[in-house]
Formats: sequence, structure tokens, C-alpha cells
Amino acid sequence: MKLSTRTRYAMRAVLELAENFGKGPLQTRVIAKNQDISVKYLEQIMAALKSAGLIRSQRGAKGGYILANPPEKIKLSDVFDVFEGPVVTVECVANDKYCNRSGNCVARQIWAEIQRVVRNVLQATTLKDVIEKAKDNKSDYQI
Amino acid sequence: MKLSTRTRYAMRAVLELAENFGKGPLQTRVIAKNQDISVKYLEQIMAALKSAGLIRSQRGAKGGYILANPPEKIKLSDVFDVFEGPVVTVECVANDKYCNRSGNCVARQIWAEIQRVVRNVLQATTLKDVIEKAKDNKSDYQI
DNA sequence: CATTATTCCTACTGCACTGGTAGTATATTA
DNA sequence: TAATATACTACCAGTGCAGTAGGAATAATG
Repeated sequence: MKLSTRTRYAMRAVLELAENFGKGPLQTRVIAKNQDISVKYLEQIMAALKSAGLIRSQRGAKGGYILANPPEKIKLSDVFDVFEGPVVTVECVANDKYCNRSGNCVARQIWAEIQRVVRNVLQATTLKDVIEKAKDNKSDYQI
Repeated sequence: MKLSTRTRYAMRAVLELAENFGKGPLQTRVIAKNQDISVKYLEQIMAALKSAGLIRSQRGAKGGYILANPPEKIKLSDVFDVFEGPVVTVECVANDKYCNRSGNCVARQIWAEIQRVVRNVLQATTLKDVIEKAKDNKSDYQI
């Protein structure tokens, strides 16, 4: 139950785009430097975020990436799901056909409950919520 | 963020031991059959649960495993932690020395919040809670 | 038009972990 | 001594993670 670096980097990159929202495209190179991530690795992550529809790209000089929607319209779950997928715990929680005893399975209920509370947090928070909080605390977006 | 089969199997095995608590040792072979798990694989899982102190073994004929403590004394987090570890999301949440910006990091606060709600569920529930619920619902312990 | 800056695309790699299988040793009971 | 358990160790194939690398396509600029 650990997060991949992909997800962590993606979250930080998207938070940085959110902070920069409305100020034109931001380059992978810049984000990579600020977040101390390999440029080439981040490129792949950005590509995935783009094909998920979370961000838009502008090619060529002075290009870069921008959020596809304003920060208040993007939930943390949107970012999370790109690499971690919608299933947080076990397959059978999302798909009750996965196991024929799903209907009255207690173990499944444990994992379903955990999945529920996790998604609660992710869906209740937007990028804007996070950056507002950051401004209050003078925090940054590491990890 | 998926659970390993180890954790899922361990949870089911321990729940079965909890149901059987006070009735003498239960054999890997029996649990494996009931839960439809490979005997040899389950053996390794039981060994890990034993060295974590959750269960006790009796070797030889008529041997098997029993819970080291009564079901109301064992929390789901005890079982969970054997294979998933106490860290649910990222290292820096448990160890703030892991990253030098931990102190005021917003991304970290996201993962910390998720970790918190997950551990809340796992620590608030005992094996007894689960099997009581199972009796009410006539559920079983699959998945 | 050439240069430069940027995304885009694809391939490759080393490593750790997962999900097992297998064989044998050791202890206990009958 | 025979049967039944756990205990211990080794092994293996597949998958995903966390990158590295190189070059092609595209767009702005001088």
C-alpha cells in the first residue's frame, strides 16, 4: 500500500501548474528543476496526465503545459487515478463479479470501508483547496 | 495502492483462527482448503504471522496454529502491518527526516491525511468485531 | 530560412517485489 | 515407527517501478 513516485511527482507537478494557472504554459524543465525530478522521467508523467485529459500542452518554443481546467474544478482523485487507478484496495470492491462470494463477504467489507474513506478524502479536495492552504502556511509542494 | 494477496490471505486466515478460537489448533491445510489458497503459500504467510507474534504454532500431529491473543485483543492493523507495513502512503509521513521540506509540505499533508483515515479504520476494528458482524450477516471470509 | 526551445514517441534496462512451487528437516502424537 | 504437522530454505517466472536515452515533430523568433 505505498504510492508510486509517479503519483507523487504527478501530484506535485499538477499543484505547480495550479499555482501557475492563468500565467501561460509552464515547461517540464522548470517543474523538474523546482521539484528536483528527472526531466525525462517527468516528461513521461506529463504525457500520461495529458492523455488522461488533466492538462493541455503547447508544443515548440515558449510551449509547455497548462491545466485543462481551473484548479477548483480538479479533484485530487483525478490526479491520483491516473497512475493508481480507481481501485484502492482490491478488485472485488469495485467489481462484485470478481469473486462469487462478494455478496456477503466480511473481508471484502473491510477493504471496501478503507477504499471508501480514502476516496472520500481524494474526492473532497480540489487543487485550489490545497494551494490556498499552502499560501496560508507558506508551504511548498515537495514529496 | 493495491493490497497484496499476502495481506488478503493473511486477513482471511486470521479471521478463521479467530472464529476457531478456544477450540484448539487449526491446520494450514484446513484453512487453505476453506479459503481456496495454496497450502505451501499459506505456510509462508503463517510463518510470517507467527514471527510477528500474532499467532502461535504447535508442531507435529494434531498441531496447527492458534491466535496468540483473544480476537478482541487483535486489531486489523496488527494483521495489516505484517505485510503492508505501518506506512500506508509515503515514507516521509512516518519519518519527517526523509525529506528536508517535510515541515511545511502540502503534498505530504495530503498523504498524511489519507494515511490517517486508513489507520483509523484498521485500528478501530478488532477481529472480534468482524466475526460478530459475520455472524449477524451469515457472511464468510472470502477475498 | 535557420536556430532554438519545446513536446512527443519509442525503446531499453536494472531491480525489487509478487505469487507462487518444491524439497527436506524437525517435532509431536498415536 | 509411522503418520501428521510445522519450519526452513531455495528457487523461479512474471510484472511493474523508476528511471535513462535518443531522436522526431512542432512552433516561435531573429
